[in-house]
Amino acid sequence: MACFERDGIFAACILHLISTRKDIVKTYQEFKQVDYPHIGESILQYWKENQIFEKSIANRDGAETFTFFEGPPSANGTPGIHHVMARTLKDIFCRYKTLKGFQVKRKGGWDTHGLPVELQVEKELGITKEDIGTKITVEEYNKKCRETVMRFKNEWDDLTEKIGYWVDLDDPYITFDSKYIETLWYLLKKLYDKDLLYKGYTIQPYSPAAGTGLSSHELNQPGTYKDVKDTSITAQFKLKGEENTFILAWTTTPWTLPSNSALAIGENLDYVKVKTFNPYTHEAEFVILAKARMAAYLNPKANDLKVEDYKAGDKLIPYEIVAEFKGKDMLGWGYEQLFPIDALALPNPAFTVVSGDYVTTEDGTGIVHLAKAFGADDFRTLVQNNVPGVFVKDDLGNDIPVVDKQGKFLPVVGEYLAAKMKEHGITAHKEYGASDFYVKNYTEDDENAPDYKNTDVIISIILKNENKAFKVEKYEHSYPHCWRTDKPVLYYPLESWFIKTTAYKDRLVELNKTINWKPEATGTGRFGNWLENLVDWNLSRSRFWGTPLPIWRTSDGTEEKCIGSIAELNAEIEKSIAAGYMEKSPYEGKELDLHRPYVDDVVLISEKGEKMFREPDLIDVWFDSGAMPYAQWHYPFENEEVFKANYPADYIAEGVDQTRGWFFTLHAIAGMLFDSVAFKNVIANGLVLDKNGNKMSKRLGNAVDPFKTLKEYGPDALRWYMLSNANPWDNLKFNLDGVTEVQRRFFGTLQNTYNFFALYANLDAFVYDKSKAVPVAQRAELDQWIISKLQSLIAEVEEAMDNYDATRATRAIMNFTVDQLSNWYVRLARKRFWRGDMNADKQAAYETLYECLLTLTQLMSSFAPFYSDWLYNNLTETGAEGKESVHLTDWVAADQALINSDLEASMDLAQTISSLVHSLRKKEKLKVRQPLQRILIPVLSKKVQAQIEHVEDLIKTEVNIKAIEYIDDASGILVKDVKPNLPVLGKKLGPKMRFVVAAIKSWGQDEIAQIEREGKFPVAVEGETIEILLDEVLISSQDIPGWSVASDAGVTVALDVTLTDELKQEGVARDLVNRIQNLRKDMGLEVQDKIKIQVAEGNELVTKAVQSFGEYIQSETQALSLKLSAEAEKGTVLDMDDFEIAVLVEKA
RNA sequence: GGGCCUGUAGCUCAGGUGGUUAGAGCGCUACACUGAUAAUGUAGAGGUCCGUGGUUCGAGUCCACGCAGGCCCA
Repeated sequence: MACFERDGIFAACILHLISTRKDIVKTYQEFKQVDYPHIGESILQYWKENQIFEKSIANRDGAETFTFFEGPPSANGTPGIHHVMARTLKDIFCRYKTLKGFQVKRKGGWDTHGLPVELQVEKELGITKEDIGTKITVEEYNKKCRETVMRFKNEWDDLTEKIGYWVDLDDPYITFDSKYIETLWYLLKKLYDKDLLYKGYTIQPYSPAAGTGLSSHELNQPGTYKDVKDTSITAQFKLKGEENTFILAWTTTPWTLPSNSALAIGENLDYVKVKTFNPYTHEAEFVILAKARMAAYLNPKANDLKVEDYKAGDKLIPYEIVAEFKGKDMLGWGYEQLFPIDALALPNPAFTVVSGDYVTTEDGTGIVHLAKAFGADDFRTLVQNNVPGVFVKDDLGNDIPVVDKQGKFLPVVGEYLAAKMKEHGITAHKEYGASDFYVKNYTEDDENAPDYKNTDVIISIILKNENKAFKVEKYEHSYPHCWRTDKPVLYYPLESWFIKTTAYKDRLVELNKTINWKPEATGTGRFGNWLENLVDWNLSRSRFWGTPLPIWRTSDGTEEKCIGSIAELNAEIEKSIAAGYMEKSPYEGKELDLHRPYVDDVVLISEKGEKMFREPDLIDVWFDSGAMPYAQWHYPFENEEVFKANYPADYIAEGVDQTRGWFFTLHAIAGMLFDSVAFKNVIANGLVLDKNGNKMSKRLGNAVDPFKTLKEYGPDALRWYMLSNANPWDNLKFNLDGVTEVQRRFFGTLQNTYNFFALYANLDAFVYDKSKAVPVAQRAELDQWIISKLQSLIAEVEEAMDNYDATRATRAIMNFTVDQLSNWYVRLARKRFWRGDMNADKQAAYETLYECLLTLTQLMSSFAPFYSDWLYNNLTETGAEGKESVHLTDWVAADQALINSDLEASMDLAQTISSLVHSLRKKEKLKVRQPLQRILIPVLSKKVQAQIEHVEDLIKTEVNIKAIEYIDDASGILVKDVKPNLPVLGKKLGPKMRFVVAAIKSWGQDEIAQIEREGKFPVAVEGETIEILLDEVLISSQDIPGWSVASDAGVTVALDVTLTDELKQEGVARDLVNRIQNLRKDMGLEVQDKIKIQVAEGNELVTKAVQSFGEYIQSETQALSLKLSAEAEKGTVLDMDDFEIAVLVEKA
């Protein structure tokens, strides 16, 4: 069978191998090249066939649960590469916790409601919102939405599987499901019963011409914003308690001035009080405005003029600053109502100065006029400061603004304005009555009339006459218009349903402090600040496809009922039918569907016997997803036990853009209704950008296709790259070169290491058997060292993963594999594998390498689930202990007893020393093949010497030297160097540091000897003597006079470069071995093939080398014979760098 | 405009509590090794630690103010 060939690509055979593993020849499979994507596919198939995922959960029945919540994606678009990031991050901790013994149930889910789907459907059907209910029925429309929203479910499932994200895709929760909605209604009713669901106002864009509110999406239609010229007024608000002193505030909507109830300043902005004159009335006065805005209101040319010299009518108006202060000094100042209409009078703290974080000095006066009814900022600021707004009562006693829904002032203002027109003799194109003052929605007839004056202009004239306007001018700005009527939009209070989150603000803040956020700043900063500035959650959406608000109301709004379950709905319907308000249930003979339009057909009967109609709103889709902990189990109607065992979540992860979305709604619902957090640990991952740091977009064509990437690189390298490159909460500049690098550097190295193991293990017929393994304590130092390193690695990975730090874990694994295992352990241990017959040392080497590899498969299995399982299967198929999958194994904790830090320190020294000798050899142009007699190492303590002696053999082999000699103080040739130990000295000396440092640096050998002898050394600083103690300086060996030395990390090495004849001969012998090995390879010989060698006579050096080192040459080259002979001239002429020699090699 | 994040070598990133000459990998250059060989080792070049002030004997690290990029919210 092709699988058993040495060379070739084998991934294709894996499936077969695994399925027949019990019957195959006992051997470790060898692979020259690895097809990572194919490994992904075949292992995926293996998991499916053997139900590994299901087993990983079933195996943990009865174990402690680890709960994960899936934030539901929407399947109306295709998944992108950033979803690979998000889903990988979700997956790894669930896999890790499974290994650690937890049962981790993971239910998939789909977010199905909301605007994106609706817009997509509108686009596809070529309709607008207005057409729904006319050109197309709501029923048909919602049917289309339902189809569209799951359109790409298959692509999503496909990606989820291919990247190895283990989640239950067969039984997901779906937010449009009636059962799901029933739980939402249950939760809403709970809120309602706790008085946390109320109807209030929110300031929204409103088209008076169309009589309808506009969504932000409608406002973002092209052409909505137009440049228009409006009358702008800088009004004078008279400060209470001070004569002739006015706060200046600028507005482009003068019609909102009668509704003014506060002024906003920027706390850190600079303000001035200026003595000057009103340009219209010429009255002397003081005005207050931002210092940075003076030039816009006070002509700098008048700077030199004296205030006293001003005469009414002068063109240049002089001014003089009389006081300066910060915005925060103005907080709480009171002023008189601009339009003193009795019906609009307000109690304190109305008409005061408050703080607004949006106030700038870019335009206006640096002071912003606030009208609660007509601006979202205004509304929010006034609510936060408890300042009442200007409203009047309607017939039912509700507060309504002074502008009606046609965009016209109510008579209460109209009368006042009409009277003022008469008083000031203002004439216009027509006589204005109390009900004639439109504020935006002017009729065309009026606008085209000569001498037309609109309300803004009339207000301006009145204010000018009454010394209440400092500046009036036409101002061109961009203003939104209704896309349907082309008329300007008003910001206007519209009714909405709210969840009173503010009532639970303190508790939500408290609970948040118990959540482990990664990164922390997202929890304390972004999320924490958001909670601190919480406003009530606006739940209403005026759309069609979504969860209906389960509230029915009488027409006059005096009675209402909130429905909390399907059973309750049906019971109420029965009552209504009995009362004759409905003929029959809309659900009679039909499948239950709680969506519109069916639910709208339900008319209920109130306590008093009135008809009640459903409030037409849908709820915010974020409520849908925030309720998933309960609704995914149809709690409390079903699965109460499952819910309780899986709440709250131990872990969730989503993009940082979800902070105010899912993270918040989960937190709010849990805190308000269950007095609990919804999740204990959370990772908020960053964005995936293109390699240049730009946002990926399909339109720009820089989006990376996840399927294509998976096909090319396989899932493991992709996952590994995303986790190890940077912390997941930083933005990732996604670069395929990075994936290649991970594949080559980490997976390639690991694969090479495995191949090395497999090659020799098969030759030696080695099979790992734990019960017969050589005890670690009896293995070679090198083995003990790598086992020690391995235990440290396990501990580090465990600690990192327990702390939700995948980047640290992956990097640690990578460094161990590449630097320690491959580049040091295997390199130094190689000869043990290829020499001689099986013995205890050789077996220990195999066992050590095997144990490292096997442990690695488990450590990396969370991150690279496919490759690790593949490798695990390759390693374990010959042994009895292998489980079906690495994902079904139990975590093997680090064995502290095997950690040997002394040995690790020794090995660090060996690595440093070897590196130094290499560098010296290079400097002296002495290649490693040339043996050298000795190196000298100065040692400052017996301990260091002992540590090096421990690894002497390794060093000698690695750098090809015969001996290591140590030089200590007694040798008398050591030159030492001294440096101040800055962290220690700094604490003791403070400012005197620099004198002492200078003194220490000037020390010679005598001073160093003295402090070593006496443990202290006096230094004179500014007449004072300071004792420097031995542990306040760092002493190192610096040099050995007359030798070629190199130093690093406190270690110094000197190389003896003397070449004796014997060394030269040995060098030649090794050169010969090298050349003959190359010949063997050229001849295409297998490793185990034997040869016969003949070497030409005549070169004295070669002759001596063959005589002295013949045995060595023979054993290295698998030669049965080696002789000097003239025959050799028929063979190959070898280039020995300095000379040439002919050699004849034949297969034996 | 506000909140939060990021800025260190050509690229991707490390750099507890301030402390000696700021590191790694990749890439580049040169050399070496050669029974892991499409592997490996060594060395070299490469830095205004975003900027400006400040605190300190000493700042990549702490503080302030900026600049650039990003996310969310207005």
